[in-house]
Amino acid sequence: MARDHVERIESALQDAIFEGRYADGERLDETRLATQFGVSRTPVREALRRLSATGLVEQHANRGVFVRQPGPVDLYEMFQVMAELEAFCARLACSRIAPDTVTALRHANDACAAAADNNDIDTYYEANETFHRLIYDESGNAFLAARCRDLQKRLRPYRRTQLRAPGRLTQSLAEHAQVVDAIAAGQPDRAAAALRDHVSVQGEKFHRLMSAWRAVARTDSPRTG
Amino acid sequence: MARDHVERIESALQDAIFEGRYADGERLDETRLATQFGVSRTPVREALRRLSATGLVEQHANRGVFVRQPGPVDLYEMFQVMAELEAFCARLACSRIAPDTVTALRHANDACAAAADNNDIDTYYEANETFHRLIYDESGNAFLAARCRDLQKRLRPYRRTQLRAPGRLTQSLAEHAQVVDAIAAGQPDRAAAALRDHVSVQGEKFHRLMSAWRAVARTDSPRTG
DNA sequence: AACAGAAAGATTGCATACAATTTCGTTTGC
DNA sequence: GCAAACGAAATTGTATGCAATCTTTCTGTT
Repeated sequence: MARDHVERIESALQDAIFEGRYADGERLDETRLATQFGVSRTPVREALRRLSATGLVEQHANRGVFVRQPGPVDLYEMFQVMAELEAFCARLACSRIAPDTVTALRHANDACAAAADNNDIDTYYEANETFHRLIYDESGNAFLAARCRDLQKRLRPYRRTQLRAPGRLTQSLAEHAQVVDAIAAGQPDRAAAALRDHVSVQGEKFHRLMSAWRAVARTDSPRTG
Repeated sequence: MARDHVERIESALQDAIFEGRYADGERLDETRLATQFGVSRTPVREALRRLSATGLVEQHANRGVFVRQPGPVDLYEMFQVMAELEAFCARLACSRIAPDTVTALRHANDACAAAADNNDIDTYYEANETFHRLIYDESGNAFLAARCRDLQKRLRPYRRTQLRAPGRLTQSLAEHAQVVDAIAAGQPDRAAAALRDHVSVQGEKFHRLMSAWRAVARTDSPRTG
């Protein structure tokens, strides 16, 4: 029992929600979670308060907390904002361009390429996150970078499924290269546009995919609506 | 005991921090706050957990919570992001343009003008927030609008001092008109640029102002550093 | 038989009590 | 005289108990 109970519970619940182990609208029973984590209700409650502050769960007075899973529209909106924020990062990175930055970006993308060659989705996924975070940090705006990290984390599971689409890895890789080239050339407009498209495409493809899923689900079981 | 204690305490502490009633790095004593609010430590702790989730306070294990007041750099970064998000709102609003929207925007700006004529800063301030929120909502992206509201709330006290600068009200008003005209004309680039500049100017002016303050404070009392 | 009301069960919200950890002061040894 | 270690006071973290509120069910009346 080394680390803080609240922190551990919050992290566990957050992961569980992100991984879809709780359905939308499902109630999180304090007592059940307490016994489940082997602690009392107090740390569970504090963890739930934190989650409700970030919008992952909703808290109705004297009713309990309910998980709030984003629907297709929510995700589309989040990807749209993510695209714009990342584009801004790229733009800012251009005005701070340094040789080290460019080589670091190229190395990060090389790591992506290596994973793509092996068709290793998990490794590509890690390298991809590193690549994007590098751009966040190179924006020079810590607040912006933090917001990007938050959104990146929140969209993580949805982006992950995206990568399994055939040919997506190589296409993603090429888009990365476009971004790096634009930053290296010090062209903020081009860099921003390249990164915006790169992220937007994921959002739109995912949106289509999810709409299709829902259509199928609706056909299978009419009670889904 | 009408409303939720936690909610009330969180709101009160948030306002207190926003209004600068707590210095940066100041420790928030749970026991003291509990007696101060006339409750036990439990709801105070839950409120503090929520605040720590949003980054207003930092929580060190077994050490307590400490308020995190943004410095000049933090504020500059936040205004920069705010400008970009609002610009995106304006851009999106252009693609959803409706007659009702434009008239609503004009009315909101007319309210600003009325307040400016009377040199009534408080009223202008309210009308100004309404105007901006209208654009957030007209983006059609609820997630984006929510993020804008959050930032608007967080930057509220700093923006407020800004409005006292001589001639700022009329200038702000003119900038609003530029934004409305661009949206009415359906020109996303112009609308985005106009709103971005409108917000950026505030950030930069505030940054200069605050740097000056710090310089003065440094001269007055050398221990400030 | 159906609906309204009340009581019982369950669950959240808050208070208090206890345990663990940290911090500060004092003392002791070098 | 200084430093290190021990101890006490203070503070955070967790557990438990109780009150308030909501939900469900049962009963009585229409």
